[in-house]
Amino acid sequence: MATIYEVAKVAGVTAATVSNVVTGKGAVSVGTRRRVQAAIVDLGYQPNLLARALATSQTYTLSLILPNIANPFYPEIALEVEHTARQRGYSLFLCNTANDESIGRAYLQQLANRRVDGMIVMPGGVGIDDLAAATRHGLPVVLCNWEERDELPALPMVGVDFAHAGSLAAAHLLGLGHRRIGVIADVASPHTRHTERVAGFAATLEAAGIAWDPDLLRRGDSSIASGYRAAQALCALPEPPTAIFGTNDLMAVGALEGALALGLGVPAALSIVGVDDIAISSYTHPPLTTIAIPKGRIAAEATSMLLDWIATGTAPPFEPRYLDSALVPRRTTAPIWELPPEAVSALPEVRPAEPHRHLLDPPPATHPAARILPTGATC
Amino acid sequence: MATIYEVAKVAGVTAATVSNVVTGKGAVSVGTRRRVQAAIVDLGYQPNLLARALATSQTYTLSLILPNIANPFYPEIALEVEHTARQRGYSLFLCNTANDESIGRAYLQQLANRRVDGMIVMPGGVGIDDLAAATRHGLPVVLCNWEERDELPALPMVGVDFAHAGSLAAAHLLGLGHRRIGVIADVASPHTRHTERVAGFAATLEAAGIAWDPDLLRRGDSSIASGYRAAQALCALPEPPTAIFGTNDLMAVGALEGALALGLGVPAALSIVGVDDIAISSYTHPPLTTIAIPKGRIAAEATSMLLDWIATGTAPPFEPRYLDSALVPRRTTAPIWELPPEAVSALPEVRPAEPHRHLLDPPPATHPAARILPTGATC
DNA sequence: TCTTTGCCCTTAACCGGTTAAGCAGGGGTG
DNA sequence: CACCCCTGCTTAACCGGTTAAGGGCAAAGA
Repeated sequence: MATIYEVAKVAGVTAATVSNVVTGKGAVSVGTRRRVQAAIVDLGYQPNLLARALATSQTYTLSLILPNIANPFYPEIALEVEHTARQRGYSLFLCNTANDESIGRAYLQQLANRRVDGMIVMPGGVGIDDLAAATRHGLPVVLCNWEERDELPALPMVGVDFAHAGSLAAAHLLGLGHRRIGVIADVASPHTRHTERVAGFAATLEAAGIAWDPDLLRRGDSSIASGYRAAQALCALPEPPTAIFGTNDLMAVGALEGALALGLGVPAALSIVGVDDIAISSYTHPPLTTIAIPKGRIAAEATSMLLDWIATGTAPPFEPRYLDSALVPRRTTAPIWELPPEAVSALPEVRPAEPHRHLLDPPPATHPAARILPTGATC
Repeated sequence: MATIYEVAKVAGVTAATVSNVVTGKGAVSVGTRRRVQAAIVDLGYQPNLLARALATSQTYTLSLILPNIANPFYPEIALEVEHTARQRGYSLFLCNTANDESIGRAYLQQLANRRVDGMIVMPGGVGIDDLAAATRHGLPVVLCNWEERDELPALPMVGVDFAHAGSLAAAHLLGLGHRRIGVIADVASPHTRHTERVAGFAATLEAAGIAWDPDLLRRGDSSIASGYRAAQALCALPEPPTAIFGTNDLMAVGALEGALALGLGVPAALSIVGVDDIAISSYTHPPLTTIAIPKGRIAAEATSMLLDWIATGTAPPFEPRYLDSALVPRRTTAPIWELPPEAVSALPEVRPAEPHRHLLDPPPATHPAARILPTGATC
């Protein structure tokens, strides 16, 4: 590997001049420039980026911290972060915390010591205090998809209004006439709590006059297996729900499998809604109705924001930047009047939920229709 | 950020002594060591890894080059590479080539300039010549899952014997009595050609006395959409196949969707086998029979091999290291005698394929049984 | 002809570590 | 008492770049 000094010697100049040619900064005469460039080509010189980074304290390096790249939600994020970073000349460290805060802490430390120019941090495995410590010296950090904004240090955030996402799920199920709805939520992990999704969901239910039964909330850990178990527990209840809201697609897919394993038809006997719209969800049977999170756009936006921060040196506004989530109606949800009548008869009446009508999936007309049943529909 | 010089001043020694304390190398008296350690704690000193790397020419940095992290085959690989690397103190650059050789070339160059200690390179987006150039100066590189060994530079390789994987698929379908088998293979991309899978598949067929009809080979690009189209084309043939071998799961899933969209029952009217065993495959309907690639073990093995190479300075043997692939029988394959008789009557006889019996999925008894049909079985 | 100006290049310090070599001084040995 | 060795620290060079300041020289102006 040729160094800048060897190039300088061959070109008959000093290293400083070569540096000026390479970086295009100082004034260099055309003749000298040509000789230097010839020497660079001859020797196959490539600047040592470590040395340059040490001198300039710019590494052109970013890091993406996430809990689990094998969780199908994240690869799409990683793809877009890498793509945006690469286009602007940055390389990307992939940091997988495995939901372990000690790993997250070690990474935060290590990345600071490696002098990354900035970080994208997703919840799960990164402690709030560690984040605050890492960020204290002004290192640019953009959060991505964090749900609990209250306790966070003042940092920019790009994501989705998860309360709204939960609300969309509730409105969809309400529109189909469901009133007794189970929820499988990841409220176990300390920093991936799906609290807003549940809150938005419950608020929409309550706005429709449905007193939400906390007994219908089951805890999951974002995995298929936990959704499977939770769904079977819900279905074994004396008064089982007619629909289940899983706060992510993996748990919703697990719920689907769990219900099918019990011999329950989906959506004939049970409707299921997830959140995320990961790839698997299109290929389950039936395909999963879900609230789509614009993963790629979130990632691109967060990365651009981070790179702009680095380039300009001025932090972006700290108000969260929300991109839209949207209902993707597929085939795991169906109107309640297609349920067997005996499953429906005991349900309370739904009050028309005016404030939430705009959330409804087309056609909105299904919502009023929900009050007309039961007409003794078949499955 | 405190430097080693500030620590030295506080402790009343020189930077060299601090370095000795931190790295644990030179001889330092207990008293001095204690004072230095106290100063380190006081100042919150952390070594600048760029400076250390520049001085030692060891970056403790690896890179993983792959075509597309959003393809569900890769995240599991990335997870394990990251995990193995992290456990041994290495950070990981994620490099996504998007199957674009110019991007691959730029990454190879950039990573060399960043002085990564080693690379794991997966096929797709990395040109053979570029790889040879990057590797000429002795940079440790371990290949992962490359299929065309012939043209490769002399480098260690960890993966699967894809010819054997193709053979497993063929043996499974033969054992179920299939004789007219379509193949959807990615032979389009310059460096992800699934040539060995097809070769192993065809060889096993021919060993069973089945002259393989090249008209039954359709080209895909490893995507679901291409599998969908190819399957529909195959099923529209005057003499459609009774089974399809997709050389990866995404195309097999696409084939499944394509067949179902045509109203063909799977496996009632068409059996389908894939390769990879990605997560989606368990959740299709019916779940996909496939040849499982031990992705995690391959990744861990490749990374360990790379790290050992780096640590010892001696390259591992260049013979490919193969881990076992295995048939995962699920529900997209069924015996041919369950097909409608008219679909079966025109098929040629299968010669018992002794040399391949060991490849068969249990029970091996199904293979001889294939000659007993047709018995007029129902679907 | 002398001074000024401006261009182009060099000098030298710096980024923050590592490391081989050198040296001071105490203790042991002959 | 002289010599040697060993321990423990310092010195100084080095890794490979960047960059502010300085200086030589030719052209322009007085």
